[in-house]
Formats: sequence, structure tokens, C-alpha cells
Amino acid sequence: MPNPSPDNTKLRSPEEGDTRVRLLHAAGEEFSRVGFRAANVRDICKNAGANVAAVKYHFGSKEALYRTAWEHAAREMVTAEPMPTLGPDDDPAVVLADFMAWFLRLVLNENRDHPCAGGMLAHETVEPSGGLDVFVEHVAGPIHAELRRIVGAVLGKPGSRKLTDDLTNAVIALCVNPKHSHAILDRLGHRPPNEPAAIDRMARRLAAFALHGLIGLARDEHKESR
Amino acid sequence: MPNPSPDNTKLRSPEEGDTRVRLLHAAGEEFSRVGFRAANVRDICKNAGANVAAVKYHFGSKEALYRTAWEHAAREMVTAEPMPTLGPDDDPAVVLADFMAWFLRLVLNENRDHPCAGGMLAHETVEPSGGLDVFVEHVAGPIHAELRRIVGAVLGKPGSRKLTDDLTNAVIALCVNPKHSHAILDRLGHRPPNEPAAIDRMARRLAAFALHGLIGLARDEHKESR
DNA sequence: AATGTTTTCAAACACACGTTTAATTTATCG
DNA sequence: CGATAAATTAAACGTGTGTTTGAAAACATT
Repeated sequence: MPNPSPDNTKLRSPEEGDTRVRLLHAAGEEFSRVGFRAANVRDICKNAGANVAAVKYHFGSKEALYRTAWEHAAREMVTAEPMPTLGPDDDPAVVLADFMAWFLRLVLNENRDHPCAGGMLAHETVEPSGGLDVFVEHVAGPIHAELRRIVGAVLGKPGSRKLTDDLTNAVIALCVNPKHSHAILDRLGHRPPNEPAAIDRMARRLAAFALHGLIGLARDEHKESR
Repeated sequence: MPNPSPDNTKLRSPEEGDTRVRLLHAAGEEFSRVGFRAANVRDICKNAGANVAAVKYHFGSKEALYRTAWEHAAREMVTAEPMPTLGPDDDPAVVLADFMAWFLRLVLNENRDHPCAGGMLAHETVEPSGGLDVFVEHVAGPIHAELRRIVGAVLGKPGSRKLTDDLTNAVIALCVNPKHSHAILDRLGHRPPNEPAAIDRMARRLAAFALHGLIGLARDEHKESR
């Protein structure tokens, strides 16, 4: 048996698997930067100050290392900051604004609590190689579900399923696009913000935009149906 | 001199460079599917019914082939259907809706006039390798500029630069996200539409959403400033 | 037909990269 | 200390892949 540290994902004690942890860090950075396929095991090991064979010894293969890095990243993303949820007495409009600000921070504020997840996700979206399932189950799924509830509450009366879905996705689009289209926006001279204050300003704007859109649309539907 | 067909990009006569054209087609498909790095010259040549050496002979290298395929794709994207523009007597709201419908068709309706551009763009966004510059100059740039004019007109009074930029990007986000997040939406059970009718329905919804958002925000600004 | 040019082809080259091996060092423990 | 296990290392292996070569085929021109 080549892998004598059979634990699942995270380091147990801060000491165990020193090189294992370093490898996981370096791997996260590299996978996040260039994606699974383009990532280079030798480079990862060099950055981790480890030998090439270490990845086989500690993880088994490049792919296993990738999966582990993904679990790591997904967990970081979820635990970094709690997701706002809609309580029974909350004003849906306020919660929506909070939610969008939180979401935008999650997406844009890459350098802090979850340095790899964003980049890994971007690559995984375009070139799925397994990590997406982990991500959807632990991150995207819960986010989507809660946001859908909030959007539904803002819309008021039930409304069609498809409409709520489309609008939920629209709100997501607003928050996610600044990151997704980063490379293009850059070349167009509109670099997305990265300091918390600027992110918050943008979030407020987008929330206002979304709110007006949602309640306006709800009014239209209502008018139409009577 | 190894490349005796020195024309810039497109086929002149339907006969010239038969294998050259076949190569360009196959390359477009493959690059669109898996991106530059993961694309395989041998596979491309096999699908084109050409020899491996053909890519060197006709284009010079894999990278040159990629650039040529990109120019091809960008041109297809631009010429497929004319972009709606805002004339002096047009209603900005109507033009915005038209524009968004056009944009959404451009993005989602992959299988028709520009089968490769969408996929190539997606990969290029995540892993830039040169094609992005071509794309931004010929496609993204003009689209962004015109949409910015339209958004400005909908907003009415000048308004801050940054606000107009953010909102332009917001509208773009609404149109582009269904494609970008395709893999995730799929796993969540919300497959984006691909038949023209469904695309149009979605476009109308998103346009209404955006319109309410824009004029609502413009009202807020106005109120705030007096 | 002869000659020169353009195009195609099978084979091989060169190198990057994931993986593996076998030996060496380091840690653990009776 | 000495023995067993764990961890690390340098070197090599095998394969995938972009590129190149040199010759043959197809084509054009006189």
C-alpha cells in the first residue's frame, strides 16, 4: 500500500504531512491558475519544495490530488462567511441585497479565504473533469436553492416556475459575470473591483438594479393576469 | 518558403486549398470543443482527412492554425446577423429589447452560423492564449460600445461613467451567463434553451427585467440628486 | 514529354509530462 | 542501539504530441 496517510481530505494535526499540506497549497494555486490539464506536476512539486514522486506517495496520482484540492477549495468557500438566509420575518428586498453583496464578495474577493476555488471553478466550468460535481453539490446547489427562495419572496405571489428560475439565474449572472468575464472586461478597460469597499458599492448597485427588475416584472405579470 | 497560399484568412474560390479549408473546419470544431491546449493536431488532421504535416505546410504551426481559426470564427460571429443599433429617432427601450434578443441568439444559437466561436471564446476566457485580442477587437468591443450607448439612452440624463459601465456589464451578464454557466445549470436541472422560440421568450423576460432595473435606478439617482 | 512547382505522405524526431522504481534518509519504538 | 516502518530522493520509463524530414505524388507550364 503506497499511501500510508489514509485520511480523507484535511490535515489532522498541524504537523502531519507537512509536505502533504504544502503540496495541497501549491496544487490549489496551480490548478486555479491554469486548470487541471495544463497544470504541471513538476511545477507543483517545485513550488511545494517536494519531490516529483511525492504526489504519488501522498495522493496516488495527479487526478487524486486534483480531487482533494477541490474538496479543500469547496469547503473553504462554504465556511469562509455564512450565507445570508431568508427568515420568516425578514424583508425579502433587504435579504436579497445582503445576499448579493455576500455572493459578490465570495466571487470577487479571491485573495483571502478561498484563494483557489474561483479559478478552479472557472476552469472546471469550461472543461469539466469531475470537480464540478463536488462543487455543485456543496456550493452551487445550496446557493441556488436559497437565492431562489429569496427571489420568489421578492416576486410575491407564486408566479410561474420558469420565470422564477430565469430570474434567479439572472441575479446569479449579475454577481458571477464580473469574475467570469474578467479577461474581456480587462481588455475593455473595465477592471472589476477587488477592494471590499468597491465591491460593496458595486453590490449595492447591482442589488438595486435587480430589485427594480424583479418587482417591476412582478407588477407586469400581475397586470397581465387580471 | 513553406506556405505558398499566402492569403490572409478566408478561402478565395470554393476550390482553393481544399484540405486547407477542411483543416480549418475541423480545427474550429476541436478548438471549440476542448480549447487550444487540449486540442490534438493528429485528431484535427484525422477529422479533416489530411496528413499530420498538413498543418505545418498550410499554416505553419498549431498556434498559427488556432489564430486563423479564430479570425474565421470572429468574422462569422459578426456577419451572421447584423447588430441592432440605436438611431436618433428610436425608442431606447425597444432597441434595448431587440439588442438583448439579438445578443442572446448570438450566444446561445451555437449550431447555426458560427458553430465554433462560442466554445472557443469560453475556453479563451479562462485560458487566454492570444485569440482573445482578436475577439475583443472585432466582436466584444463593438458590442460593448453600442450597448453602452443604448443603456445610456435608456438611463436618460448623463449619469456617472461608472454607473453606466456597471449597468452595461450587467445587461451583458444577463445575456452571456446562460452560456457561461451552462455546465452548472445543467447539473442543477435548468438547461438553457436552444430553439429560437424559447430563446426569444427568455430574451423578452430578461429585457423586461433589465428595463425595469435601468429606469428604476435612473429614477433613484434622479431623486437622490435633487 | 520534360521540367519545375505545389501538395501529400509515412516515418521519425524531440521534448514535455505523468508515473514508477529502487535506493537512501529520516522517524518510530522496543 | 538496532530494527522496522515512513518519507524522500534522483533517475529512468513510457507515452502523448507538436514538429520536421525527405521522398513520392499530383499538378502546372513550356
